[in-house]
Amino acid sequence: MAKLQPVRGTHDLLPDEARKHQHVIAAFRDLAERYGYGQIDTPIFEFTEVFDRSLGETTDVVTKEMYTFQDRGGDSLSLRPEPTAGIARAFISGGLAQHLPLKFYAYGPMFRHERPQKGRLRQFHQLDIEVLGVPEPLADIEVIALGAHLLEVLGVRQKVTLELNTLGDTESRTAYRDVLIGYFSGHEASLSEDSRMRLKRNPLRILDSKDEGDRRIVAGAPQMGDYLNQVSKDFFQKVKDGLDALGQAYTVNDRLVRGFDYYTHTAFEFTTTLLGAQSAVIGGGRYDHLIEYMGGPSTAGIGWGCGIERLVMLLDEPPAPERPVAVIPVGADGEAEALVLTQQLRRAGVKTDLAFRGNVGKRMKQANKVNARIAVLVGGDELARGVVAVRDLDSGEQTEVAREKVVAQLGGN
RNA sequence: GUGGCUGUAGCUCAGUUGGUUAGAGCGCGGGUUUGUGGUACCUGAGGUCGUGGGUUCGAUUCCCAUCAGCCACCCCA
Repeated sequence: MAKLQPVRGTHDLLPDEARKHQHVIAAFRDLAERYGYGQIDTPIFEFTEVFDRSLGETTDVVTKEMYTFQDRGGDSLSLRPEPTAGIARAFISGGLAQHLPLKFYAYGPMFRHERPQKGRLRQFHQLDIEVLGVPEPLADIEVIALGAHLLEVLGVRQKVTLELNTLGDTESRTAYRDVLIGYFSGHEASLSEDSRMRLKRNPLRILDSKDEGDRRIVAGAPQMGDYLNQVSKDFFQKVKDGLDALGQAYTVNDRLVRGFDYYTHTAFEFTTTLLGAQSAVIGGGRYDHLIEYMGGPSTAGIGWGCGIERLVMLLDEPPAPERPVAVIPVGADGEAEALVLTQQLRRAGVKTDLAFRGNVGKRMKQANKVNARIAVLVGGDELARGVVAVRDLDSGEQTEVAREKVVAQLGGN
């Protein structure tokens, strides 16, 4: 530690930035509660196995992006790279299956050892929504609607588009996957190095390759739509119908895929073109086999995650903080009385600032700096007469108010 | 993890074709006004020119490494 600098890819949230984060979180909490979701808060670290099993041992996130360490007892633990695995684990270990259906919301820091870029940090924050035990498409629709609603409330809805796809059920998906492997294997020599790797690990991912050569091959690839069975088609149709009924616009993007086998049916992302390569603001999907895959009872699930930092970057200025009243002592006797008045105002619910030092001029400047709306000058001959000076800092208008009436008068504002 | 661009005061940036004391604006401190702010004027503080090493009589300037940010890939939130 040659220099006192933050660890790469981490960031201090100073008050201005923290305020934006809290603005997002407050909106999220409010909406989630309104939709009937309850907060769940799981630990930021788990046994490494929890993530290995849920995300798959061959995925990038698990193989090279996790912060994994041995604790003093010799257990392998990992900082959570995403929220769903921990919630699924809590569901299983807490025996929550008897309370289905469950609707959860969560938020907090996540950790991935990636190369940082704008909108991509090593410690970042996510909002998360999960619905467990609801195999019906109505849950998909609700969860997407909640995401759209959040974006709308935050005033960024127009900066983002909804992309939608289906991966089908296990049968459809397996069939398609086999066909795809067959097709791409026939073109293996022409595929990019990355995609040859994907062919082994995650063939669906080749579909959204950005490599030009890959794209030519992908253009001739079999379509997911042709391999969906009736159940899968019906499910997707119901999701689309529901979104249509809500007037929720979307684009079907058949390149939008998910990596793991437990994913089924709906996959969606709210994307933007304003954040460079980091286009996904909200990403989610249905994971009907995750809980089972992790060793729990077969339980349907759907949810999404949303990057707070990315959302904040799309945000216009959030509402300014409330402007305080500045109490300004005049003289030594004024200071004692100013302290008392300050606390009285605070107890009455008035945001109040009392500068710690300086003469009247200094503290008036300080009042300006904290953007006070009113200055109350306490002390001197006014105090002897039982009054204080109340000055409107915008208009410069100053009046005298009886000391015992100040709190009532300012409390009304 | 791969390739590339960048790194000078708290912030935004100028500058040094290698050579004595590195500049501006904003911000910050003090003052004009020891009982009245926001404007104006005066004034002050603040930089081992990201860090380490090399070349050189001499490096902030050239070279290498390293750290960090950014861009693309990758991955995704």
